[in-house]
Amino acid sequence: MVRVRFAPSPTGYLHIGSARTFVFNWFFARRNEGTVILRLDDTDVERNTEASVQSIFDGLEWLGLNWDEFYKQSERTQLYKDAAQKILDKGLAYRDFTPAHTGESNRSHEGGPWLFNPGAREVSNEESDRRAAAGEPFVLRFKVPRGTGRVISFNDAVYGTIEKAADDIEDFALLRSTGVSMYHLASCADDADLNITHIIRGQDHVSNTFKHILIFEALDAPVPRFAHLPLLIAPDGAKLSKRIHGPAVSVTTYRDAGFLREAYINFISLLGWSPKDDREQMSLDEITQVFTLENINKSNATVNFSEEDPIDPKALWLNSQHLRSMPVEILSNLVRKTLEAHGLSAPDDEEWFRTTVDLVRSRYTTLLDFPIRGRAYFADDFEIHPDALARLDVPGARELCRELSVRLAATPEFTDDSVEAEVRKLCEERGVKAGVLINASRAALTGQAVGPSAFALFIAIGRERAIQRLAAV
RNA sequence: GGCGCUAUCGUCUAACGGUUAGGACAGGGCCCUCUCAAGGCUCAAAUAGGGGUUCGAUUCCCCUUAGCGCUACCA
Repeated sequence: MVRVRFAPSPTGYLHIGSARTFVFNWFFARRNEGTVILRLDDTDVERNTEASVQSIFDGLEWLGLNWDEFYKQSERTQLYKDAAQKILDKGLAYRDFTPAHTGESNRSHEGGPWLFNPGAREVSNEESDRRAAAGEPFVLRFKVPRGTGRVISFNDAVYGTIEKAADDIEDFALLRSTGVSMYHLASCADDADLNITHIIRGQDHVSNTFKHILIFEALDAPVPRFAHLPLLIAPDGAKLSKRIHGPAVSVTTYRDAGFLREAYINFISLLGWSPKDDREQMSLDEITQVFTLENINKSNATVNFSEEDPIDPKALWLNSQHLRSMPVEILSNLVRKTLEAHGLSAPDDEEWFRTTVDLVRSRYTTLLDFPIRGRAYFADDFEIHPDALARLDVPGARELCRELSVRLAATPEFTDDSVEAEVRKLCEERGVKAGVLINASRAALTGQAVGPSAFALFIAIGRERAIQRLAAV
């Protein structure tokens, strides 16, 4: 039975790296009919914010991938205290009474890494108990085995065997002097308690894994299988950060840019994973069917974005692919919501709406294109794009439009064939190329210089509106 | 500094030790065409460097270089 967890800490919004970790956990669990657990790792009271919790849920809600169980570490503190006590009782941890942040002077040897505070390991149990009872503050540290030649190793599902000498691991903290659990302890105690079978997380945790194995062993808990994901980095090669890279790393930026959730998930799935064939556009089901940990890459992946454009071009392309291939009923509902969010009322005629959405979608890339570039289909107040204006400014074009308006008004027949016949006939009479009128009428009807085939467009705009708009040039 | 991980076109990536090193995005060109997309065709673009092992290395090993991660009473 597969059980995985996604464990964000609420210290910022949901960013693309976290989202990908969640998505990979989800695909793996769904592929193996397992359980997805969402756990808020909120042990750092100082840095956690309610706004952050909200923004993480906002992001997850948009992704629309469900989870089966939910926990908050702040509500499980007793579990961590018990775990800490157990480790202390087994003699695998010790109280360190050294004041916090006393820096370099505590290095065990010159030039080397900090491993433990001098003398702290040697305090006798009796003295330790006495000082603790007297209320002296301490941090509880794991007593990493030293001088034993022990090498800790694990078989990562992505990276294969990774090893590290126990002698190179510092005596990491389990409990703060406030008694609150540190990340390592809380995370492992939870993973053990929740019977997590696979820990799928960012590669920035590989070095922590050795510590975690030590904790699982101390807790007499089975060590889960690990799969570390290559990191997502910025074009400048740096780790993605809110402070440096701004909103480009936030999931909601893509949502607000009019992305389809399927396209976004598709995009981040392809960052560090591939189906190993040449498929790019894939549905959630297709990815679920072929997703394996073994197909995850080892090297970091760059998310492409710039100051001017916070969206990766490939993500945009994938979005346009999904936009044109998804069922039109589903798309029109999304378009309806988008229109409403832009102050446009959704049309009552559902059939007309779907046909129109279907007509224009192949040249749009995001949902935002519907209320913006496609405004003229859904409202009567729209701007004429400068390029469209140029089409109308072609000598004679406006007069042709007005004449076409008169002729269309003179006959009740209004089909793409009848309109086309009328247009071609008029142009022939005047000895101008049909393109002149076609382009000008597209500009008059939609305010855009570009768009669908002109005659389909007449039908989409409708007889009355077409006559009015042509007359008004 | 120490420890760990990684290295194929600009980017995302494919290639049982044997391929003209493939696909996609972005870029150039052509076709189609009432415009723009889409679609089709096409051009340019990569195995970090050096040693091995092998009949033969993108692929296995070592070194160098570069990048990233960890090295907190953050997660």
